[in-house]
Amino acid sequence: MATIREVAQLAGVSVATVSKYLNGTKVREANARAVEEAVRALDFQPNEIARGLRKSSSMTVGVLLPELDNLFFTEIISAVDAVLEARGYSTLVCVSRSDPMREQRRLDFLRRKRIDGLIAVPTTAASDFATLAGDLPTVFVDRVASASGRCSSVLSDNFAASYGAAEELIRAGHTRIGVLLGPDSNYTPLERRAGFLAACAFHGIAEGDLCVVSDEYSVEAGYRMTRDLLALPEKPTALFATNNELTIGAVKALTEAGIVPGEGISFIGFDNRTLAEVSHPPLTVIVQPVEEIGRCAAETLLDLIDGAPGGKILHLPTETLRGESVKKLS
Amino acid sequence: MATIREVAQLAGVSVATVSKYLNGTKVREANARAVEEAVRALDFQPNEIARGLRKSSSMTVGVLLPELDNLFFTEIISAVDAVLEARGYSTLVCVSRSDPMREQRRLDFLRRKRIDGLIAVPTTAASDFATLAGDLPTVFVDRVASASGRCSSVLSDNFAASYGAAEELIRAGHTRIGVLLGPDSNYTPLERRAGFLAACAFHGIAEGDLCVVSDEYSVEAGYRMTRDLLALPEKPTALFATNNELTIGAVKALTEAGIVPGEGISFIGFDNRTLAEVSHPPLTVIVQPVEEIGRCAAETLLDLIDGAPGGKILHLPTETLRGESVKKLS
DNA sequence: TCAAAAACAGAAAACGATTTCTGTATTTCG
DNA sequence: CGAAATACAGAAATCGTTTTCTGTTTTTGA
Repeated sequence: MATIREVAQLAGVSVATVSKYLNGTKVREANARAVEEAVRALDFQPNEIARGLRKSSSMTVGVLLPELDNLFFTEIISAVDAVLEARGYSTLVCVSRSDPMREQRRLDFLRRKRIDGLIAVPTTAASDFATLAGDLPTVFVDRVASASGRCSSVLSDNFAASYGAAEELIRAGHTRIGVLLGPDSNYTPLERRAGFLAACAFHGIAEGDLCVVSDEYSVEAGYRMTRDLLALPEKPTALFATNNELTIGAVKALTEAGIVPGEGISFIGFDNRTLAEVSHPPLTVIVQPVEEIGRCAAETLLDLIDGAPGGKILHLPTETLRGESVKKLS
Repeated sequence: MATIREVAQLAGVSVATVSKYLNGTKVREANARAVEEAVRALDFQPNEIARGLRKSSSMTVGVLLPELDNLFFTEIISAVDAVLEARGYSTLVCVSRSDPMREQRRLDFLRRKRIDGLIAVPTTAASDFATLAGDLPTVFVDRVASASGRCSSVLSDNFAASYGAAEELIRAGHTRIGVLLGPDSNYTPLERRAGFLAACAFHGIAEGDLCVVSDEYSVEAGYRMTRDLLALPEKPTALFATNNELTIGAVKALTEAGIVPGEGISFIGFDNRTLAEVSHPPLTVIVQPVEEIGRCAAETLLDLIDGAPGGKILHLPTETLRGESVKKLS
């Protein structure tokens, strides 16, 4: 592959001149032409590695997340990448598999690659992670960092989302409601629980009426919890699944039990647009603004890189797709 | 951030010694200890950019694909990344959005980044793409490259998959079968059509009995085609949707029409494990070995990078998840 | 014990760009 | 027209590593 030296030689000028022309500094018209031609003739592509070394900026941002086989994350990456790419950055994706040790190793890897910034969905508690990341501009997605050095957070307004879901069900007359939550060790399940309970409290629903259960975020857990709730002596009349996997698991358990969401029981799901639309009747689901989250995270990171102060926490509103799975209790 | 020079200074040795120790060349015990300590004290992380420049190898492979918000692709990336990471490579992901111009630009970008190899799901015809990629070791996924320079291909055995689906339906007594295909401009739909027709021909089913339709790979197209088929004067007794999106669309159209796959009509879908399991009765679907495809693509690429000859085409077998959506025609 | 062999340390030259700084050509303007 | 100002070219330093090559130290073996 051609180097700038060869281009200079062919064009009959110095490497400095080639570099300047290519980077927009004015050079003599004749030289410009000669360089242009040499570049074309040799199909010269500047070596970004050498460039990065000299400018001590890699024009690369790292994206560190638990897994790639999850649309929630990949749709976010997609939006992140679109924004960054437009600004000339590339995206280095790393997977932690929800393993703190691995996460640490991948983070070190990214630092060796001299990334200019980081977008992370940390497995480690976000504040600890912030210490690990050091002075690297960092945006947390779906997590909140208490530390405020050079980092900000972008996530859905989980509290409001759950609050809304609760009101939706309460308005339809439900009081005995089952809520499927993710692991207490994560940030979002706590918010989602809090929002739901707040709405119930506001509408004077006794906590004893609710069946709030939590487990890991997985289809199996959703399935299990739903079956357990259905086996209760006093079955809930409505169900709220607070995440994509839990929603799938719940729907599976319901269909298996011959209960149609929206007929035998009222149901509100989370995130899975497709399942909501395919179901019959269509499900009511709360969807997170994934694209917006990604875009916002990328823009916040660019600002951080440009020296803006950190500490921001952006809560983006969720959307409620109303299907017909919430029925009035008569 | 600390440099090797500072480490050398602190350890009281030369940079060469530090470099050697860090790269596994034997150094005097005392020096090893001193370097070790200095590295820890300074939290030294070797600058991979400088390293890459000197070794003229970026230890990076590019992954170029149409989109990121599609589990088929991202699950492949996930497997690719797992293999590459274990060998010290990083993965640079680029999105073409199925736009040839954009694809070209992203490819140039990757070359400037001096990637050591490329895994691509090209939008451009694979053979043209091979010319673009030049002598870059390349593995095509889900496409076949006719050119055989430094490139190979990895994909599902689409022909066999369709052949199997056809037999499944024929064995159940179906002859009037609707087949939903993707765009004729892609490679895989052609294979899937061919496999299906071959099985039908073998079992003496007249082509006139079949309703083979094709459109883009999208939920809407699947929905539309299914509705059209259902409106036919002589409705098909079985349906085969040959891709994830088409499967979703078809199921949506069917449920909306009040037809239960496996009762009112027989149905075989593609790829969407989740939908298959959640449905009631569960759907029969053909699933591609995504993880295997990814792993295989990565390993093939590593071989190519190590100098192995290209030109290989790997067809990996699909799996049939038998649900209860195929009923015997009495 | 001493020469030959082996082991290792370190100075310096890469890698391929950018950028500074100096010096020459060109332009400006009184 | 000539001096001052400006524009531009190019040599060389630089970024942070690895690697070669030379030279010194240590070990080996008779």
